[in-house]
Amino acid sequence: MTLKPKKLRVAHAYELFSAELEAQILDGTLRPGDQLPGEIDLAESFGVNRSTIREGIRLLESEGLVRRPSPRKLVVSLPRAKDLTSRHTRALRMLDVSFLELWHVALAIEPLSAELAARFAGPEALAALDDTQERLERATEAGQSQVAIDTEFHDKVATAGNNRALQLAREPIGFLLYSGMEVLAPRLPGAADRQIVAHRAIIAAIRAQDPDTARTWMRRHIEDFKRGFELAGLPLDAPISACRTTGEA
Amino acid sequence: MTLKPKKLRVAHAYELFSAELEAQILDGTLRPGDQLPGEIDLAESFGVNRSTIREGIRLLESEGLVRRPSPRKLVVSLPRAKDLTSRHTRALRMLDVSFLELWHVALAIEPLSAELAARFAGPEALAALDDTQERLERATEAGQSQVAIDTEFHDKVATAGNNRALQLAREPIGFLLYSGMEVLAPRLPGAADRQIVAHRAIIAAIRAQDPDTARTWMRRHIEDFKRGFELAGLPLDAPISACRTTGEA
DNA sequence: TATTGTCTGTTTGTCGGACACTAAGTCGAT
DNA sequence: ATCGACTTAGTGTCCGACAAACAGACAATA
Repeated sequence: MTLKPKKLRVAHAYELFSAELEAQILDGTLRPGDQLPGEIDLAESFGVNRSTIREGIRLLESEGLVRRPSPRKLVVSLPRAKDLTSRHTRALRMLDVSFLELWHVALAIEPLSAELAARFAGPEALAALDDTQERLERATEAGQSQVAIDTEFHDKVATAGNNRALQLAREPIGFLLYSGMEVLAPRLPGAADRQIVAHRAIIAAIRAQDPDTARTWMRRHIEDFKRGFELAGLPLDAPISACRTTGEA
Repeated sequence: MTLKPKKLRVAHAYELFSAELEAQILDGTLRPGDQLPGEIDLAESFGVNRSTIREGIRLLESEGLVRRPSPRKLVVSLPRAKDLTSRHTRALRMLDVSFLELWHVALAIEPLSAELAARFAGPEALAALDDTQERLERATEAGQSQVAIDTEFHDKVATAGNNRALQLAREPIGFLLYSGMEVLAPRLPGAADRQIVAHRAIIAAIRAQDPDTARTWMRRHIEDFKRGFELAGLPLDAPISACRTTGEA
């Protein structure tokens, strides 16, 4: 008979502790907002040393399942979008994902984002978009970098659509893809203006609650981005991180 | 003047350590595969206690930046897709994301996945798809649950497209969405057969390197899924996790 | 009375040291 | 050279300790 190699991991105490706590959070025994006992109490009730508890807490903390609002309080919490997406972004960068890979996904997802925004955006979301747009135009006039504001615009559009699955999925892709503006803008003078026109049209369509127009403009906007990259002679297949010389905050 | 509230976090030693190591990994000073010194050496070279180093290692480990291939070795590594997506999945579930939210994203992304598969799939990917399909049909005949295999099929299609950004973005959505089959199948007897037909057509289009057909079939397949949900009288707006009564492995 | 300063017990972050267990390398025997 | 027992080193866990910071109570001041 063939013996299938089963890699068995020894369960360490700190992993058991964090797994147990995670299970209790997932099945609802512990709810977001609940406060956990102090480390000494935890150590006692789980029958392990405080150091062990601490290592377990580090895991849960890193997964966003618990958080310290103040140094003395340890509460159960929902993972924050930013924690998830920043990890995701880092992974994509480390994997040397290419412009084209990101662009393909963006072309599929950003038009949906605009469409949903046109269907579901409330007044606050619209105001946020206006604000972003105004800052984008001012920054462009002043010759400042638009990358951060551009990224923010697309994030805000996604937020306006009220679809959290979409927001989580697109954030890292948008962040990395639009960071390509950093290298594109100096090489293609017209790009910034085209960007402003597109954003204006998208906001107008969202305000008019016109999903089709919003979707179409967003699609063109994304297609245009690739065209700009090609015109500027930038490589579509190269890792996106290779295009960037400056780090972000 | 208004005083903008700036929340200042005290930097803890274990965070500083993990941040420092992370920075060295990101800027290439440490490369995936590199082996790190032992905890005692690390503690010495960073001028902190071993316990502090351990807590920092827990963070990095949890983020997938370092790994222990054997209990004695600590190596720098690329974050694994599974770590990222499982977190993502858990977050979506905890957020009580609705069927409709997931479905919207799937409708945008799965056709792209099929299209890319038709353009870039190699022979191994096709073989993997065939294998999955065979197991799906056998499981259906035997009356077993198709959920896991259905999810696997869509994953394999995405894998075949060779786009890692796409794979990372869609995995959690697919996992949660297709888990809806669990409740759908018993209520809609024809669903399983329609699924098999669609999967067959998608595989055929991928094999024929016909992106348009692949995309169209996938689109229909996803649209069909929602129709099934409606026919079965299942709520589209309810949290997806509420539909599931059984836990998965 | 409301604000500010002081005090006190508690908890975290960090430290140093300790030990069992085991993976890895060393060395000798066949 | 291959196999085995032996030695070594490193992780996982525990213990005990302490400074710093916090939360809350309390007193002082306007």
